[in-house]
Amino acid sequence: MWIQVRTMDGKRQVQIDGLSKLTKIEELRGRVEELFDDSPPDRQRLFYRGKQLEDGHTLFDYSVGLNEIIQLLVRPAATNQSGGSSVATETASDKEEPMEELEPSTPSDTPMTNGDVDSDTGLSDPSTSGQVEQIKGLYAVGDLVDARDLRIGAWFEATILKITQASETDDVSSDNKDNSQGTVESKDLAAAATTTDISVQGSSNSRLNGTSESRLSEDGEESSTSGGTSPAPAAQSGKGADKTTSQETEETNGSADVQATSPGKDASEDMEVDGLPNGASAEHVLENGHGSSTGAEEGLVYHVKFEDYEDEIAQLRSVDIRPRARTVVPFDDVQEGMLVMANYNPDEPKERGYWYDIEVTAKKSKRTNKELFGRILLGSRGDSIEDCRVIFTEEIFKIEKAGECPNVNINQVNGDDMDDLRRKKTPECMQCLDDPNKKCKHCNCHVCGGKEDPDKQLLCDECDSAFHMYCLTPPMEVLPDDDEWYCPLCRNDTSEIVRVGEKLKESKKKSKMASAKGTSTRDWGKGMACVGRTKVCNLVPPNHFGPIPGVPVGTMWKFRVQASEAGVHRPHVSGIHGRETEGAYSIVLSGGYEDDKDDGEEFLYTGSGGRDLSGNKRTAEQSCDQKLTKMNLALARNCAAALDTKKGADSKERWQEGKPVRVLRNCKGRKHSTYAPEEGNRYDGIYKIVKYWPAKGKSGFLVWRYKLRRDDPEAAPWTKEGQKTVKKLGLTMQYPDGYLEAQAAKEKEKEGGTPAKGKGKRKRGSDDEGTPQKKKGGALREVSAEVQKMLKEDEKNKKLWDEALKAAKGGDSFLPKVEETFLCICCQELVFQPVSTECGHNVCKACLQRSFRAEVYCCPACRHDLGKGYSMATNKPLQAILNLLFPGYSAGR
DNA sequence: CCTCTCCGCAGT
DNA sequence: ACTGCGGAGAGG
Repeated sequence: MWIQVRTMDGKRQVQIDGLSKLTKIEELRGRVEELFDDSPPDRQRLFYRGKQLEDGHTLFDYSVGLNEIIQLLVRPAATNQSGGSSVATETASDKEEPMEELEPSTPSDTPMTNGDVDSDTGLSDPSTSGQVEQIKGLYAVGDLVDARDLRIGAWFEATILKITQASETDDVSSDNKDNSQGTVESKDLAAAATTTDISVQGSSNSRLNGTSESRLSEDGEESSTSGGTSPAPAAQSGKGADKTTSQETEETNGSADVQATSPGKDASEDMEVDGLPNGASAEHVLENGHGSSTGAEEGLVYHVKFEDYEDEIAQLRSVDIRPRARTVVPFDDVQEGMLVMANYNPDEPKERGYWYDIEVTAKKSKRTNKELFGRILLGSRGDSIEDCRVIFTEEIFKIEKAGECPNVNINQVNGDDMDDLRRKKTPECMQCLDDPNKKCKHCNCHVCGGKEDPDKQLLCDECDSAFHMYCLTPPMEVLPDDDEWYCPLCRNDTSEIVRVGEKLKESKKKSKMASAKGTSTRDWGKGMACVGRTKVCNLVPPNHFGPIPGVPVGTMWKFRVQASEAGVHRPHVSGIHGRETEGAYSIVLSGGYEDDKDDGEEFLYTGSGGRDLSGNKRTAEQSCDQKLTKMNLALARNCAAALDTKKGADSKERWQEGKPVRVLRNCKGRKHSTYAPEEGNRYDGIYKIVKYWPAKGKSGFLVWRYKLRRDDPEAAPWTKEGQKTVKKLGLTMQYPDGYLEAQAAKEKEKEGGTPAKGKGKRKRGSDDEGTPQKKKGGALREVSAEVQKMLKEDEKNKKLWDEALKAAKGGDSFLPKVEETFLCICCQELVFQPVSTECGHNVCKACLQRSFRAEVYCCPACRHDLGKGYSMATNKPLQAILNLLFPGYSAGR
């Protein structure tokens, strides 16, 4: 086996050959030391998939596969050799650095982003933007209000943290990051907030399910000292320390690129506030507010904290704030034309949603249910949704007008009363609908379902499930010291290596394997028999009948696994690929059954089974009758004749109507067939099943035989014409990446460094190391006019398509480039039902939904905040293109 | 050179 | 959970 070792900066990459799966990490270090300057093993830090490789383990333990990349970081030589203390610092750095360095975007990677984010807050210089000490407006700091989330237009319960005077040039945005630093009020309130019950309800993301001061304290301090309350996924602006430096970056960076990289949401909201409000709600405030104060009001910026959102502070104008709703309007009192607040869910009108303003247009009252119809008003721009049906008619609220009712201040109420003041909202848990009396393993302890002792419920950092400390086996006595905690379920699957320096967690599957049981001393992993795939064919679904686009007849691969990667014949070992219910897609002729007759255009094939494979064998003598099931049945289904599992069937003159089978010939077939290739495996085209029947094999047991006949417009490789096309397309034996290099290194090793003059096992003397490798056949380099036209329709990805087209012109193949470009960062497959984000990334809708369900509302690729109410529209033009280029790739998703 | 032995991977 | 026309290394 060989792997690639690359320095962290990507400047140097070297292939290391001759490894096996059981190669120990310390052994690898030795090899690395030979190849990289000044890299003694004790200063090497090796990373693979976010894990630091530790001595004592094997490559297999870390699941390092063929030709995969391990990253190398060489620790600088210790400057002070004062024994004990230097050891201590080293271990400390070991603990923290690796994860930081492997963050997709480290602080040092993204100075631009940091600068932009900060400038987006609009308050470029906090000290001059006038903190309002005396309350001149309609609200005071600490007032409980309803505030509009500008992104979705609904009203949420919020608290005013701070009021500032907007300077003339200031834009008000509802950016999450309130960057104006350290005003007295905001600090006090932030502190107050974390100790009252209100904020706890909102902070479901903290480690503990309920009150969480003890464990939160570090984080809490961090965010309050930096004055910012950044959202949980911290990649963008992250740790408190970054914040202080970001000021500098902003200055040096200027604002040249703000437009291009700043989150689009903010831009649009700026506009919204700038272009003075003319919507219904604005009108409402203006008309009812005290004339004198509205003028002053306009200059005020309210910094509010939404109670439902964690750590999110919005800066709003007075039009988007009003006293907390408190008056329920009885359904009978509601009249047409009234403006009230009601609960509505635009996506699922039959479910509970958010609180919107609604202009009532009609009432319907039956004996059992009462309904309200009207227009939902979404905000100051005057957007609205017509003809909405409100079903929560018991909960219609009067819209409170500032100045006409007393404001409730946070300092006047205690925790218990707060609960009464809260409106019902969408249940957090759709399983139990937040019923406190119901046990729910979904939103509460995953073991017992109990909702008690929220402060003893640990949240898993992977799946977000909660676990009572005492429900764990074994019960946990004290809170874990780590920043992260994984529940038993996730720990098994995803983090076999829990922490640097910790023992590997035994994986169940691996521990069952023979090589791990210690009963065998056999080394393995040096060859291609058991390697995993390095790529998966996404061009067509696994159950695709017929040729694979871009793979011409005559294509050759050294190993079966490559044919699998190409999608031509997917199973590693099995000779037939098919499904019992559908038919067979491909077969390999490998000479395993000696009574198979091969005449090229026609051949006989034998089914599988009937062998005793006990003792972990892969082949054996025929020892019992074969049955027409599984792959044998699949192959029979390709035949254009009624299925007969007893006597077989014959398609006769209709043979061409059967389902196509891709046929590969393996060099091992040379024993009995002159049509088999000299080396490796060759794709010979499409065949059909003419007939199939049960027969007595040479062993005396019953086998199923199949007669196949070629039916492919492409010439067979053994014909003159076929050889011409092989030459024309420049089809040569394909080897796995790095294979030839590894072989050459092996030869060298054997001969002790002397140049290879012994003929050894040279096959076709001509092609050797001197000639550079020819470029692969370019069947997919050209992009048809039809496709090009479709590309134009995908406006959101114009830039990406331009790049892909450029690559195609530059000589690279188009399709692989497209595959790479539109790989979903979450599932690592071609994006399915793609959502094209405003930050220019493409993600599967399902993947994004999964992220939102985990309450992570940002772009998985760049962490750009999309907002809780982000509407995930499928990019239909893109979907159409991908469906065309990769027919049926979405099958089974 | 051949034959035997062995076991991970990917497919149903 | 079960299956299988791989491919390398050891032994003859």
